[in-house]
Amino acid sequence: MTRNTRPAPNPPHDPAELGELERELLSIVWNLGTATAEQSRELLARPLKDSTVRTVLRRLEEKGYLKHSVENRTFVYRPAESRQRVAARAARRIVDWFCEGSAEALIAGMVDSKVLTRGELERLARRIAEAQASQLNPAQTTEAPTPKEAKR
Amino acid sequence: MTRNTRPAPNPPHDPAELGELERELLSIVWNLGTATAEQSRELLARPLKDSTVRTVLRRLEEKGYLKHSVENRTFVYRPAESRQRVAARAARRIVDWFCEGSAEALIAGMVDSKVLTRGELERLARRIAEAQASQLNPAQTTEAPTPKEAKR
DNA sequence: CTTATGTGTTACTGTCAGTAACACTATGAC
DNA sequence: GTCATAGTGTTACTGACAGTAACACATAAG
Repeated sequence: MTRNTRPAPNPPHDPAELGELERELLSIVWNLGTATAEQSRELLARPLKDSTVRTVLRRLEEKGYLKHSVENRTFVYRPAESRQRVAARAARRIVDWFCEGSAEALIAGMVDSKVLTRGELERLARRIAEAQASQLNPAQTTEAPTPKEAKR
Repeated sequence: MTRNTRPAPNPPHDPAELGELERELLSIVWNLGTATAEQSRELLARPLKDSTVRTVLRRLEEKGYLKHSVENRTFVYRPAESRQRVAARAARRIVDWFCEGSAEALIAGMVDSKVLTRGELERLARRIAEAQASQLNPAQTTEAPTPKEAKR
């Protein structure tokens, strides 16, 4: 199989520093699971030149979010990291920046600010506790049931 | 009392877009509770000109993170928003960007990525549930017991 | 051979944080 | 009254980086 992926880079990039278009494209690839520049371009709200899209996809790869392989001389991009991992990395930064390292403080703040309801939090805690109990082996506790679907 | 605060601005600023120095200074003001430009400057790791510090503090005020009053012709800055609220806003962005709006997904991802342990999550859920039970009136559920202290 | 289709390379532009200089003002010391 | 000090207001340069794209090059297909 064509594993031509450009060398994945440096230290993990901070997701908070992604631009809007970068996020949009990343999201598209996450949704599709696999995408060419052209496919991605078609799913964008704004009409952009294909060279634009390709540039951004390349940058996303340089930053470590995507990898690509070549399928009949066409770049096929796919996520290098799951949404959740990226989200967790971003959350980690927030915790470091604004919560003095305490993830609990962040979540408490989310509850206070109604970003998260108590109910959701409890439900989540229960769900995770159960998952922990039923299988102490790493059969991933989560992952949304949404397998694939183009957003918008 | 001198309430000369410059008009608080526009739509809430995205904390993810704060620069490093901005974050450092904001953190200093949070830690001190109240701070002049000079005080802040002294607490910075790097030696910076006071005009630099003042510029950044002013920008932080423009962005809505700080407000100031004038005390004997000196600007005294103080937080316009608590750490937790800002953190929660930042988390909200992450949820919107990477978790399709589901805060639960974010937290689940944090647990999977070890940003947060199951134990912490449970402890937190219990603590919040208790707080909810004991007082349904808004006597703020959280807030770290750290009252005040200069960091580093 | 020519045409699509897709890649590689290069670059302009605007925005913004980091950084600071400089001019101005009022207050306290003499 | 003048002068120095401490603080503010204003303005600006710089580098980094995202958004955006043009253009040149290669190759499979007809």
